[in-house]
Amino acid sequence: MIPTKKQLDARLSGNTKFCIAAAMTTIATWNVNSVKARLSNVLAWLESNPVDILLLQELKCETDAFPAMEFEDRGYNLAIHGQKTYNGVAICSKFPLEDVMRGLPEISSRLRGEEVDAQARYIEALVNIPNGVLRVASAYIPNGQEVGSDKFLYKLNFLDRLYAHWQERLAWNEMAVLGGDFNVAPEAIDVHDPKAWEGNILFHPEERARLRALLHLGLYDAFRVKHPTTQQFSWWDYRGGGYERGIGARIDHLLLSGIAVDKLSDVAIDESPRGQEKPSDHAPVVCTITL
DNA sequence: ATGTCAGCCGGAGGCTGA
Repeated sequence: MIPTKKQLDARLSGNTKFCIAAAMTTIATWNVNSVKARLSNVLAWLESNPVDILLLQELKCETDAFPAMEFEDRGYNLAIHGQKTYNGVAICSKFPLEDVMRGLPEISSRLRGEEVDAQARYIEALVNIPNGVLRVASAYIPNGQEVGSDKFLYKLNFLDRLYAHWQERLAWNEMAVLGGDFNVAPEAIDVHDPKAWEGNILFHPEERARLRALLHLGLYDAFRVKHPTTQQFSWWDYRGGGYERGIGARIDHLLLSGIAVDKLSDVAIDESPRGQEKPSDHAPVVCTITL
């Protein structure tokens, strides 16, 4: 049984107390839909939620245009993979980052480790957290636009590449978190109206099969592990007043390796930023790992 | 299916992607 912080504080003092407190690592994922348009929202959220690691998606800016100073001033080290106008992913970490990898390998060129994809949708790094090492990735899976379109095939191919890559990564038996906007709701409970959504993008059988395949490799959907029967969404369409009408889906996920999920103490989707002025259409998902 | 939003080009509003 993991002792509560109060119990630890009662037992410990001085520097030891600090070390134990620091062994909690909080990780969040958030599709911000333009880091520049959302800067004040994100900084305000970090003010009250000073997470250790923040995985961002949909930066919508080039790497050099990322507002790095605002994050560095708040103690974050940055690994950014941006591009003009579209996509873009980043890892913000209060702990040092190493071995940054930008982009997923193409399946056809895996042996050479070549990166051909022009879309900035994946970044991975090793984080030196207190008392250990954690691999994290920020992924922005393609939306797919319409079933049967080229973009839908690209989405399925991207999920296949993610599978192939994590099949290799999980063989390393690391503590790892693959977070991001997957643009896939895993189960019927994860959409507001499964009958209406069945067969559409975000809830198509082929996408869901690929997400399940990822889980079958040995990744665990942190939210569902801690909240087996809760319906809560992480995204609501701007169109049609989706948030006000409760029409949404849970498509943003923190997938944890077995070693990480064994240390998982808490997971929550924070809806509050979605109800504020000029929000992202996504809400952040946050988890806490205790070492 | 769509009651919205962001960025681009270019200098207004239509287009793309979500």
